[in-house]
Amino acid sequence: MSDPLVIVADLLAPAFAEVAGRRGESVDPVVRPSDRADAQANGALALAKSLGKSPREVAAAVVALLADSLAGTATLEIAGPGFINVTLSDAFVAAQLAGIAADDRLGVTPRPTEIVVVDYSAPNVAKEMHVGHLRSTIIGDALVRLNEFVGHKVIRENHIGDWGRPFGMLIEHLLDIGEAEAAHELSVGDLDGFYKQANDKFKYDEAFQDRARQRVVLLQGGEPETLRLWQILVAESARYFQEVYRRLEVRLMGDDNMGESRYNDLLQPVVARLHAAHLLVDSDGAEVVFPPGYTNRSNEPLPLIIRNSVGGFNYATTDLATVIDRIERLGATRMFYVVGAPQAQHLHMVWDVCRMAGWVPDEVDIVHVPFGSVLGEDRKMFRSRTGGSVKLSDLLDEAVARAGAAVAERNPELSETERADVARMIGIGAIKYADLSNDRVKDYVFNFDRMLAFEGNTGPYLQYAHARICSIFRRAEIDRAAARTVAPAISAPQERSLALKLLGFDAAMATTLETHSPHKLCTYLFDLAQEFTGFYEACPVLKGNDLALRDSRLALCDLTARVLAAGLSLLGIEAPERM
RNA sequence: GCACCGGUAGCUCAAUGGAUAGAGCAUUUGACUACGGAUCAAAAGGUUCGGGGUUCGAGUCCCUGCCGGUGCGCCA
Repeated sequence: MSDPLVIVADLLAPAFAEVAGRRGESVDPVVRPSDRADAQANGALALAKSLGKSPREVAAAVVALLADSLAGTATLEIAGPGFINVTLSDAFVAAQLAGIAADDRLGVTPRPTEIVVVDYSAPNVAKEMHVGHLRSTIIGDALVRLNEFVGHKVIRENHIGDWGRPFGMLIEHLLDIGEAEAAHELSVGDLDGFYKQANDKFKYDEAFQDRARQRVVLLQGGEPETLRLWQILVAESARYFQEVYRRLEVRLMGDDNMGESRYNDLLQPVVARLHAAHLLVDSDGAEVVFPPGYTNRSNEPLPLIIRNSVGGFNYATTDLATVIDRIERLGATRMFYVVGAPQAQHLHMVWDVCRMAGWVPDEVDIVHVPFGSVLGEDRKMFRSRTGGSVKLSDLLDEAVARAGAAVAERNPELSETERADVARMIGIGAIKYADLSNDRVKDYVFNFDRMLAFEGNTGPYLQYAHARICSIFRRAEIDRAAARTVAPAISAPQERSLALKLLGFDAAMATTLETHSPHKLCTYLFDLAQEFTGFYEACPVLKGNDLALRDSRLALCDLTARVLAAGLSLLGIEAPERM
């Protein structure tokens, strides 16, 4: 609870209740950021009408009640139509700052622990990972880190596409080219080639089609040899995905894989439970549920298909099973589906059916976290020159290569290994930050030059701000931990605004979590970095003779670096100490 | 036809119903024997897609129109 706005709201709330004639209750003082003070309370305007007074009268009454008790903490001033401008005292700001500096969590309020499932990434076996997976993977990973940081138990689930009709043709293609060759292609990441060959044969070769169809039947029937071949496809693909995750530095590990096939045993029970709940309806030979509120093109009720007309399960059935599994086995009270926006209707239908069947307790929150598309310079879906999807690993390669060239030019002193390391952090960080810093639901244009720029709201700029602070301590040979023991004082306006910004970390986290929007944290970190450079220009740290002032400013530097590094880490981005 | 998501400075994007809509990039002007100039200070740049409505107050909420994107029965 270090946020200045929250502090001010707490200070003012009792007086507002008193003036409203509702002593003991809570009346929202409507505290907002202000250009003219540390905060402004707008509550008087809202209250005036019901009290039959002018807003300024109400504001005056509030201020009168608080004048004494806030002496030394904050000054209040009535302005405009009835705003109360609040300015915190330097001593108070410094005291709050000392509080978060001594806190490992940097002032972020811990939440009551919940079990949170984050469903993200979800690549398909034997298919390349492309930019669509990039968004799900990066946003999902940030949500994992953010929720863990505030105290939740987070369960990562990677809903890999490892089951269904395509596996007939994939297994037959595997047999055609031989197990060893297939394993090789998949593990080195030539998934597109493998899938395309299989798909081409399926399109043009009728005999192959027949084999593929029979193979699907064998697979679903659990025939051992077919399962063994299927397992090769899954294992080799998973190995490749894991390599991409390692490079991306996301938290997903092999044991987070919860592919579609893992729910096979739950599909029959899902049908039975829907039947018992009297929700299953026959429609054109298929078993379906009609959740209210959805219509098709002809304005007729739209069903969720549980079982198709030949008795096969559908992806909706699997999705129902995952909800049950997450609630009943994992005990989740919160579930985030980091899945593209086009799936919105499908997901909501699935959840509606779960609620109709009574599987979702009231306290369980299921949230779709949709995201916009990655676009090319032509503002159409991002594609390679040949029109195919762009391999994620190729994008990572290019970002790291470009970052390496930039580092070599700007800081030739770094050793080769150090440069490679820094290039990796900058390149990967730039891609992640470019993705996360845009409003999640909006499309964005993928542009290497912009994301790798060292100016503006970019990953490299934030990393630079952090590295610059680290270099202060390195050059002066001062221990960061020692600097941390000093309580920073406020003597210059730039110190003050930096301090207030640092206190805002908690609020930035809160709004980021509430809206599942990492870009809000990005905006905060960028503002913080700008505040810091402003401070650093105006306030000499090492140059002066005043040792107390130096130590105070070093403490500010240290705290800034900690918040920057922590914030970047929550986004899944590393902060190098030199670059 | 229905539904969902977007539309804010030249460009890329912010803005929990609050005062004069903010940043960055690009442009222009300053600050360099530089605690890392990979920087900072400043200027200029706006009919928040149009039209209604609610409200003391609307970029934000409601209705409506336009433009763009996406999705709508047995694929996942």
